[in-house]
Amino acid sequence: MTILQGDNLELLKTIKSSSVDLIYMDPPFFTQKTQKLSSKDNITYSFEDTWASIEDYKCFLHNRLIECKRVLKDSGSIFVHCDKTANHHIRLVLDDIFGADMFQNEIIWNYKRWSNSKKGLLNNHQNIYFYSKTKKFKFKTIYTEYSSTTNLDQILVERRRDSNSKTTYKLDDNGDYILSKEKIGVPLSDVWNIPFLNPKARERVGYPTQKPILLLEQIIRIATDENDVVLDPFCGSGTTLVASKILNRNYIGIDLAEEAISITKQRLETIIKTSSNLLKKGIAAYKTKTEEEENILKLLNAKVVQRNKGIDGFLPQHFQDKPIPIKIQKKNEDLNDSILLLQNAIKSKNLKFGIVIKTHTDNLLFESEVLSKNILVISHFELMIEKWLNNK
Amino acid sequence: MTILQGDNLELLKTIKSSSVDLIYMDPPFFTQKTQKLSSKDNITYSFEDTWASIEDYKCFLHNRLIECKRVLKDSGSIFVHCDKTANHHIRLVLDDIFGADMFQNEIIWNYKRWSNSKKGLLNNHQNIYFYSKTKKFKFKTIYTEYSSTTNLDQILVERRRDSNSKTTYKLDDNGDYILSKEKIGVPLSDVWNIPFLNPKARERVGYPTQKPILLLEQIIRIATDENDVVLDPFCGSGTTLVASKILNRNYIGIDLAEEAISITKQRLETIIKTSSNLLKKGIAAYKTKTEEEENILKLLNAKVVQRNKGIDGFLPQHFQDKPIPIKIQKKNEDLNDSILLLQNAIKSKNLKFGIVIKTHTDNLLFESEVLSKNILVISHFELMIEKWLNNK
DNA sequence: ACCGTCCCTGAATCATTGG
DNA sequence: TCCAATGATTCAGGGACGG
Repeated sequence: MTILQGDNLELLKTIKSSSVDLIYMDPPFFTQKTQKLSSKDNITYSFEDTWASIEDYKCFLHNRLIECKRVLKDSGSIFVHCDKTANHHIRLVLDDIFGADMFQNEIIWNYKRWSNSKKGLLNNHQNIYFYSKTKKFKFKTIYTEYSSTTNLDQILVERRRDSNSKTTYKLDDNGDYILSKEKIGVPLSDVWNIPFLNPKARERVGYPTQKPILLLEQIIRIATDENDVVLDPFCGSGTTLVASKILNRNYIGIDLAEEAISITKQRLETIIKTSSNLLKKGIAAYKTKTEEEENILKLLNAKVVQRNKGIDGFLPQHFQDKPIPIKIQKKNEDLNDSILLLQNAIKSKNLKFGIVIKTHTDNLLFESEVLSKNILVISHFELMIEKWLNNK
Repeated sequence: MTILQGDNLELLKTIKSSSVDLIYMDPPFFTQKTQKLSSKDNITYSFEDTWASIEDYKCFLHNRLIECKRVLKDSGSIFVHCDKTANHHIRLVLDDIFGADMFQNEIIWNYKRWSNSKKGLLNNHQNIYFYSKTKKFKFKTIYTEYSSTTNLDQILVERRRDSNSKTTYKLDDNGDYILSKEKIGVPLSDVWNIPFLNPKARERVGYPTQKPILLLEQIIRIATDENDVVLDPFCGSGTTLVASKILNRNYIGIDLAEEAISITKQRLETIIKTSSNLLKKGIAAYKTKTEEEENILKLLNAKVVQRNKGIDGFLPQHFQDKPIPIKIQKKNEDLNDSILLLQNAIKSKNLKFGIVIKTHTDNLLFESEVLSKNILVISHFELMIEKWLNNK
């Protein structure tokens, strides 16, 4: 919502105390080099990351972090991104300001990247330190899939330990197993495998040290709710703000460089995301097709059609020399609407048959009335299961 | 070759200067707790990890690291194992003694482990700091396999940069690609995925904080040649020495605790190294679902179950306090077989209902005979479409 | 009598090996 | 292939203690 240009120390002072839910901070890494990168348009952006001493650098951070703490709500938290060069010094400053007992996690961002053949191991990670302002910080656990080595069916049964801490299965009065409560998945780990931005990806706008949106999305998801306020005092090319916008959070961005501000504003206007295959998984959130619809089409091996009201995809094979269109019932559509939309599309495209996937029941009494011979209505698996279970 | 019991500060002083090639050090992590673990035979080994202050702890390390540096050869290096609790303090001490410019890598040991109910992210990594004594340290690059997303062209075809510094593939006079010399692989990354020593592993000797042999082997491989000298001043249950012995390196181990020394000696006599399926075949070998099956499970929002013949997944919600298993008909299975397998699983797990997804028609005449009230058979979309179209 | 803090115990967790 | 077992870490709850 707000993008400010200038020294973040001064500008942070203008922000109200206890007003921010999440700060993501990606300060210079103390590389002692000038960071630069040229974009496709041959415009070169750069910033200075050279310091008189590490003390100088720590002081620089210290002053800003004090303001950061002030503007955070009591339920707020801060994520500070650094790399191996100075992560230990940065963490000392954080311990100093937020307190060692407010340290929550060291997040390892792990990526694969080809790099020059230096002696030693390839540097394939960066560190993100997660501190909260108080013990009562906001945290939304993300649950992930179980490892494929886990025997989930085993875990389904309740167990207890006897006095020797031996495990036995719990049995009911009939001697049958007692099943455990619903499983929700494994809480997210502190090591995140997120691909480094492919240099060719469209997402890249030509600003040094740009971070992938997925990384920021994940941070925002675990630390905020919708409409919360996200602050990035070194916003650079604005990835944090873009991710905030995508996830419906409010945002404040600050950067010293005029170019940074203008890139950020541009990006926010036309949100671009890389379509790199590696990243696809997590970006379902703002594609035209919802993930659910995509799954249905994938299951049918269908060719996906974007931006068509009547047709979502086509079956892979023609039938009687005509393609067969698929229409998925949308959330706000009655089945009749869906069928009509498909019928219209069939007529205008001069097709023969079509398929509608019914995804929810609506209240119409005479659903079958509009059914026509050239359209097959198939219920989503979930609907069939629901119907069956309701009779049990 | 040598195992010494006593205070490592005193014992380090008895070791000749510039005589050691590699030091692996796994000091207490500053957890401020007593580390203990009771083994199968109810023998409990433990050590104290409580300190008056962080300064105390740093001083303790400082004194020992000074001796460590002295005993290292000029070509030698040190690997210091720690975790998130005090890694920043430890690195400061290391910077202080070895010099910040002798810092080579921060190794992240990443593992999966049983989870818990922590607020925040699961801690699934530990840090190992790699410093060398001089710039001329010994380093043997390990090459790993290319990741599956790597474009093979990049590996096999020679490239060059044209005048605009664009990369193009080199072509011979006939316009064919010139294949490059055999590539040897990707140099080892600084993030290591090595399984955590499982509670059930035979390799476990009942000593707390025991590290997997594999982890030590990797360190020893990159930093030493055969017959070099490896020193572990906090050798605990002796994993470092075992790995050294396996790899034909000479070793010196020191520990304060008498039990540690005796376990170590025992382990060195009969070396037990876990060689599980996971280590042999990799995690991918456990992922046995086809893409089609995964799509079906995803469409149902199901929890995936690997390694079970009768059950492929569970619906996300319980019904009447029982989970509902899903079985997908396999290529070579009749529908009856699938139903029977699921029925057996339902019986043995004391479940109520189940769902079978029929993926192909088989030639059985009386499919319906085995249908039972507690199982819902749903046809795959494709089957329904096929059937419908065949009547057209 | 009441509160907050500290410590101890108990329950819950799941990735993995072993039988 | 299937079934059984295990533990580092976490939180919750209860009891002890001191103010």
